[in-house]
Parts: sequence; structure tokens; C-alpha cells
Amino acid sequence: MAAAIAATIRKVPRGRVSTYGAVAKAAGYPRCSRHVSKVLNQVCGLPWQRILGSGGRISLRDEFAMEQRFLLETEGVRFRGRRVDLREYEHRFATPKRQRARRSAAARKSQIRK
DNA sequence: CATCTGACACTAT
DNA sequence: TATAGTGCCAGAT
Repeated sequence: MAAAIAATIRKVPRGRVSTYGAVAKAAGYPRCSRHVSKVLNQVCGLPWQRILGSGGRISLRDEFAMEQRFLLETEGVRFRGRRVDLREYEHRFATPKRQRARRSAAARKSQIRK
């Protein structure tokens, strides 16, 4: 799985970005956004700067966030304040086909919520 | 095998 | 819109 995630991340072309959730989903693990972060942190050789939080937010510490932002701008990605225009830069992964048990996440949730 | 952890996502304030 | 709290999954320890 870690490999799948890493591979997915590697698919993001230069000048493009993606989000943890999107990567996780594309890799076939819809709810494992957190693992994406772990993979990024452990696996070397990944375009980590192209992975952002939901909505294009940077979840890194200021120093690293600055670094990431710099790198991305170098690749041609423009920032809108503290965020990135995902509308334009979010990379669209090919159909994963592995659409894993998306179960009734919503159902389960609503059951708990109300 | 049991617990802790993580660069998150999502909802409610 | 920004901040805080809660849920989640699988890898590491």
C-alpha cells in the first residue's frame, strides 16, 4: 500500500499538485489520507512538495511550508495567499479501478452524528 | 498482539 | 473564513 501511494505520488507531473485525500483515493485507499503523509515522510525520492492538504492548504510547519511553496512556485504553481488554486493545478489521476469499499461511510457517519 | 502515531479530512463553531 | 474537535487506516514500535 505504501508502495501504491508512493507510486501515485510519483505520477504527479511537474507543475501540478495533489492532495493527501486525492492521492490516497487514487491509490485505492480513500480514507488513508494520513498514510500519505507518512509515506511522504519516510519514502525518499518523492515530489513531496506537490502534495498539499485539502483545498490546497499547506499543512507543514512554516519553515517547511515556505520551502514547499518556493519549490512549487519554481515549478510554475501559483499561490492564492496560503493556498494553491487546485482548480487549475490539481492533478487528475487515471481511474484507479480499485475503488475500494467505499462502504457506507456516509451512512455510518450519519448514524453516529444523529 | 496491543498501542501509538501521523505533512489529514470533514463538520461544527 | 479560520480554528477546534473527532474520526480513520495501516504502518511502526
